[in-house]
Amino acid sequence: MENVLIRKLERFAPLPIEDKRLLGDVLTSGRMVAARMDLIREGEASKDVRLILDGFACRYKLLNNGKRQIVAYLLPGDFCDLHIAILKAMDHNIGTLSPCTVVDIPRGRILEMIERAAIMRAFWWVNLVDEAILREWLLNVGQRTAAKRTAHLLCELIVRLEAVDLAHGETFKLPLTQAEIGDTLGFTFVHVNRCLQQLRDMGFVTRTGFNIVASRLPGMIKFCGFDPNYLHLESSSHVG
Amino acid sequence: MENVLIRKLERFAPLPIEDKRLLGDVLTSGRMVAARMDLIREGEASKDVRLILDGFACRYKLLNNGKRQIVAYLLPGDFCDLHIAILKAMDHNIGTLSPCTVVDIPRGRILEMIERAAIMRAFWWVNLVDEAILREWLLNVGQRTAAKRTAHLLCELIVRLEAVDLAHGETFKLPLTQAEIGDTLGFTFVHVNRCLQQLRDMGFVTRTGFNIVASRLPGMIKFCGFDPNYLHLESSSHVG
DNA sequence: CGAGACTTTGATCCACGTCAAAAGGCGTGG
DNA sequence: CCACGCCTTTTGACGTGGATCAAAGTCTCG
Repeated sequence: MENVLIRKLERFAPLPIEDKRLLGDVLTSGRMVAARMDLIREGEASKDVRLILDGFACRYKLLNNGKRQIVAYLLPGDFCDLHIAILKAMDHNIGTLSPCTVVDIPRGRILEMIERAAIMRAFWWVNLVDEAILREWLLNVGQRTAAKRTAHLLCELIVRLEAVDLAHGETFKLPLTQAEIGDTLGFTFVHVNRCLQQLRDMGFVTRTGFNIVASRLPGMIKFCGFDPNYLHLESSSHVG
Repeated sequence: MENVLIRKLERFAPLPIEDKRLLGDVLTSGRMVAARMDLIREGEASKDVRLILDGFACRYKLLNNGKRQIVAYLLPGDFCDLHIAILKAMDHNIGTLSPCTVVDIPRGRILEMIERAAIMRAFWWVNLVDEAILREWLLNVGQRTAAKRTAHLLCELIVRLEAVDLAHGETFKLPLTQAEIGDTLGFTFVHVNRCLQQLRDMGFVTRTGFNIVASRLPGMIKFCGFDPNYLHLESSSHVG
């Protein structure tokens, strides 16, 4: 009955046992999706709500000149499109970055779940955290210089990956190409490359393939002014 | 009993009469706040939830070097910090741009209100729309060129101001300095000035003081690729 | 071993920032 | 009603961070 979703929601507040049963039933085994596939496209109004069980996905928006902005990363336990319980059409796309395992939850089950007050509040909390991350990203892209911007993203990912047991100490897997990091930060991949070099020269990170080692994490945190408060992960950061 | 909040929430779905009564009671006359004052600061955990009755406010975040990013505009009917019903501490600041009328709603009243399913869903919807706007802003700042970025912001503001009866046709008041527009778009005020000139030269907007006239709005919309879908204002864009 | 995708490096360009100063508003007080 | 001071806008000259273009190097996987 314990699963990645329940574990996530209970970071906000403990759930009644019947609610946990409901949430437990909903996560079937899921289906495999290859890397770099779209799960949902802008304008669609899917009947199901998708949830990432395993792997790395993202929300992104496109300009008609082909430029792309990644506006969120989705990690295991994250909903792709809970919105459609409320909003009719997607205003952005969702695509996998690494191979993913995805569950499709019928809209009916979602509507059942949000009948229960505790689940509704937990879903709302999920939403508020997503929004807080977006605000920080906007600050990052709008105001921080290149190297700090890159460092800040890495700091956030380390913390979020740790929260889902995908980072151990200073080592973790980040299945992103430099082009994808660029689409996140508003840079070209060439410039991402130079920023990562700079961070390496400062002794903060080394990257071999998709493996990242962030030695001197405290140094990098200080360098870019990272403050994890906006992730609202501490159980102290919510009220019953 | 009709007020700016009810009108806003009913853009999502009609509310039961008792819910409207509840929402009607909550908006007292409000207090005046001068322009450029902070309503709440990052880290605070206020007991009240604030709502803008009249005027123009914003959410913003600061870097320790003093750089500022405005991450949202708050118009009449918008909550400043509904979050604190769920999250303990503010992760950003809220400040007025023009003189504002603000109501303080005790947290208890908010908790009462979210007991009611229809109100809870409406609040959630408000939240989802805020998030959708943030995504579009991130795309704007991350990927659009200067003139288009500026034009896109103006298009959004026209639509949003129209929705609260603060724009009439192509004319409206925008109580923002060019420095504030710069803090929104990630530019210096000097560059905002040049962008506005460019838009004027293209015949899209003229600005005298805080008054803006957007003649040839369709042209500007086409120029910057503005698509209002992300604002989820159409009643067609939600499901019951 | 070869092909395609990703990374790295270098040279050059340009959008936007920085700095500085002039020119308008606009409210206040004389 | 004018004069002063402050804030905002406008303009110009110049500097620079990051984009662009191009080519070489590396990795991966069939």
